[in-house]
Amino acid sequence: MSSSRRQYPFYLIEPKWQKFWDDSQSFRAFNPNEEIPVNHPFAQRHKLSGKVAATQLPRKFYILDMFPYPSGAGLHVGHPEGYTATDILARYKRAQGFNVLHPMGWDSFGLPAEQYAVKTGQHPRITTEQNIANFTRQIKSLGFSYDWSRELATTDTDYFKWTQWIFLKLYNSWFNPKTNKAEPISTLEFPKELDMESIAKSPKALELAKLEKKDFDAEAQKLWNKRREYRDSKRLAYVTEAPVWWCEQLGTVLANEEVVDGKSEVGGFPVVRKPMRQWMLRITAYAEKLLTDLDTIDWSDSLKEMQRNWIGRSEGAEVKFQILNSESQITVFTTRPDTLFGATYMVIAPEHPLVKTGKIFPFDWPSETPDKWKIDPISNKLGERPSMVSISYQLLALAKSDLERTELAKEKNGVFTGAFAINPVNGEKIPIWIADYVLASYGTGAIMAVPAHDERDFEFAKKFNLPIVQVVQPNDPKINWQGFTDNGTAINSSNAEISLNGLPTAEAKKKITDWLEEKNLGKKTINYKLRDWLFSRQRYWGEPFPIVWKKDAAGNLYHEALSENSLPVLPPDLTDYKPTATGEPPLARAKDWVNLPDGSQRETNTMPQWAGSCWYYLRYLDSKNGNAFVGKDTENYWMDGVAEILNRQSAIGNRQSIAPGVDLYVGGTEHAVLHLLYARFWHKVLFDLGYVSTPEPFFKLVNQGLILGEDGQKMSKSRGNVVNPDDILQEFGADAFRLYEMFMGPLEMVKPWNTQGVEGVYRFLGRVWRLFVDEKSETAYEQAETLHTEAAEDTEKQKELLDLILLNGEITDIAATPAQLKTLHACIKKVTEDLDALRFNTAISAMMVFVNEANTWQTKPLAVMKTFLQLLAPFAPHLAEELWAKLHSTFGQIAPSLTYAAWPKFDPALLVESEIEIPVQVNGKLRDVIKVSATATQADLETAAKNSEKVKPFLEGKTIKKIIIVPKKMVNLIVG
RNA sequence: GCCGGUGUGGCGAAAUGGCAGACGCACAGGACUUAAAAUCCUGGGACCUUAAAACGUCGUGCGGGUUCGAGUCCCGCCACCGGCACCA
Repeated sequence: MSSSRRQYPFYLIEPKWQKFWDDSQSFRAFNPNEEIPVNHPFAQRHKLSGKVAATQLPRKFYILDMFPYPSGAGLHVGHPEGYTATDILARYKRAQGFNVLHPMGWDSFGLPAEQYAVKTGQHPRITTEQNIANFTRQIKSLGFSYDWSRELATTDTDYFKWTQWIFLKLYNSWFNPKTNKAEPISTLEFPKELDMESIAKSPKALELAKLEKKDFDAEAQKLWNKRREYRDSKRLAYVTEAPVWWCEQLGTVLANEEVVDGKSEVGGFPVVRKPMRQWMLRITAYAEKLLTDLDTIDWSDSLKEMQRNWIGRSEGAEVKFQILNSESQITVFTTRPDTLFGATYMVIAPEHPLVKTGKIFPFDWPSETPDKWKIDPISNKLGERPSMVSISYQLLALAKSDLERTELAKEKNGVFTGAFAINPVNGEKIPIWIADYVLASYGTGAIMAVPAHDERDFEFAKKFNLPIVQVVQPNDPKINWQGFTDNGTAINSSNAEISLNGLPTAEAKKKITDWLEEKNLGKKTINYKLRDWLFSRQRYWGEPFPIVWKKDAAGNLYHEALSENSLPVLPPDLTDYKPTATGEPPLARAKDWVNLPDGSQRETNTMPQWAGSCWYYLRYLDSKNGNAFVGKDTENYWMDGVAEILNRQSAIGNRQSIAPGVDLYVGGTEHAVLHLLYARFWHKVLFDLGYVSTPEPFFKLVNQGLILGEDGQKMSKSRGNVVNPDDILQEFGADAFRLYEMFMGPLEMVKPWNTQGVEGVYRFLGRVWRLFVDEKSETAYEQAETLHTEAAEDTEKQKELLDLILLNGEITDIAATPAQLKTLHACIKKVTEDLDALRFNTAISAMMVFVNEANTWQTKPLAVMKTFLQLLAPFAPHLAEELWAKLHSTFGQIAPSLTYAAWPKFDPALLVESEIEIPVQVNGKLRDVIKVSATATQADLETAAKNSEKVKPFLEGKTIKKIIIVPKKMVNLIVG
């Protein structure tokens, strides 16, 4: 670290103003009908007091940071990057007169605290509270203008009570395809055979009436169970037994989104597929809305693209293939129904349900089966036909993990089942294979293979000598049709009823799909890669489910939701946080907690960390509300933002549906398909059910770029290039830290840290300081300071020392010169425009230009200097407040704090130049720069250009063919 | 392989199709100082010429194009970063 001299006493200034803002609650945002204290600066600025209705409040601006997980490691330099950007905007919007909501909280459920508990026995709550305290200290020392009265933590019982409440809403809802939205489960209609009314009217009712009571009860119970099962199968939160990602090291299952390259996203531990009974959330019901509504929000293309890819919509058709000599059919999904005539074999996934039974494929290998088709996938030798179950098991075992199975280089493996299917368009008998390159989890888990026009099928067909039939002709005849997967023209595709020959791919697709639908052989289908959200975890430190398990008379286990008034369901206290010996979640250890007096048992899984972060932005609106997760009027005021819809339409183009909500959300890109997808899903369910007023939660979202180490590598402990924010604050102060983070470059860019760069902006702040203070008095202060090294802790002493420093005598209340006004207004213009466009780096450079210029002034007009401080305030609020206060104590006239001072407006008239410099080009090359009057006509410019001494030599002996004059910009003489 | 982004001095970066490199870092020279630090001033893309400069030539990843004029627009490549990846 540098040993440079202190530029200015930030270590006195910063704690002083942080305390002032805290004491005066400067940054409190007021809800509709909330009591606003008369003396609050917001009340004074807007001339409001008492309880104010939403319509009387200023326009809202909701600016949100992704709340942090309070880890034991504390803040890293990446956190303040986004937080500073949002803070600058929040302060700017406040100055512009908005009612700004800028909250902070803690995403505090999570694995590290739990792992620490397993190791030490210390309750995760204690660890979490300690970490939150440390994060709070660090964040507060940066002087962010958060409304701390709305602080929340996902681990607060007052908070997760409502997380559980939202789960109950999901549990008690279903997605109605007819209305295309979530509805209360009570609107679910039962199919005829389960519908009580139609049963009562049916002949069966008579039969039932004749039964003995005992038998009748048993029948009724059966029916009742079926109805319950049907209803449970439709809920947005449901239980299913399915292969899920199990991570042994973490001792829990993980969602698809939490598994990266076959490893856990957290910790990088291996994961394996394991069938388990788990809670799922039906996010797939919202696949289409999650996709199309991306068009209504202002996010970066790359982020939208990531969500689009994750949702993975593809249009195609399902086609039914009859299995030869069997009752069964195989349905496939294909995006290329136009190639159906080229389907020469079929493949089903090893996990396909037809395989599992082992009965669907009792076929032996026919005598004419080529040897190539009989190779045992394990021994790689010619074998007897094994059972299908064995084959599929072997194929999966061979793949070992899904990671290996999806490895690109991996050679495809498979075995002929002995069975054939009939290609419905040409009656061809085509072999059915089991192969590991077909995934059970996508589409129908089975494909029709068209080796001529699909890379994978092509590769597989070559390996096993399967027939390859061309059905698409490339439009460029030089291209080989074998393995040609692009669009082209259909050929060899006709039967007695239909011909696709000669049709371009798009038309062929449509024609064959229509024909299949007509023949009841298939139908148009849309498939998504998106899977339902695996929502339970085998952890302690998470929200318990508000669910109990019961047994019916026949001993069948079923689940039931607890009532809303039994919330929150608190986790039990434990002494041992490990999973049980039988692999049950840690909550299962608390027998007294699990077993309820009525004989039912609590669900022992907990919710994933994402649950709490799915809706925290809503709780901030009304964080103290004990009666609702958010009050209706309050939600309307903060989320609706009707007044801004027009502005937004122009911002992102004319769209049918515009989604307000959070005005600006800033955070890392790592949440692209996790938090941001989950939160949108929950929000849409709450919207459908009428609990929120917007279809999307976050209107504008910006990802801050990663900050790399000084060596240009990602910061990590092992590289030893981690920069600790506490050290930077100690050395340069919060204002310099904030300024540097913004000056490094555009917010979204990846940028390397450079501590010398911090010194640069620190010097700039020093220059601002010296522009405003009297140097002689500063010397007096320095002498006093050496006697009082403890001043930083002593508020009174701090004030005393700071008061020793007097205002620069050159600052007086005199009229500014035109040049001074021009410098100021150019700065106002640039800073204002840059803030609107989130260009913080260039805004700062504009202020540097101002300061460099102002340093040369003999006189410094109060009005100019004061206005400059307002521009600086969002970036370096402590310094700006301190200097503003000095202006106040000397001149009076202004408020003691500038937080709510109205943002300055620039006057274009002041920026008009009387004389301007115009570049003169000859044949497009710069030859001179001439000074002309700003009002010079084209003729004036032409004359001046031709008369330029530097230009003349280039015109000699040549004729001017053309003259291009852009008024006020340039002159270009074309000669030949 | 597919999708998205980015390529500009020694470094971080600026530039509504109109003077490329604002602002800052690092560096060099000077002032102040017994000296240093801090501060203030000055300089700066490369090449050529030169005592120094002016003039000149080249210059925004590479190759083309549009234009009076291209870092900016179009076409074709290359490299790096991020995401997805046997998704039929």
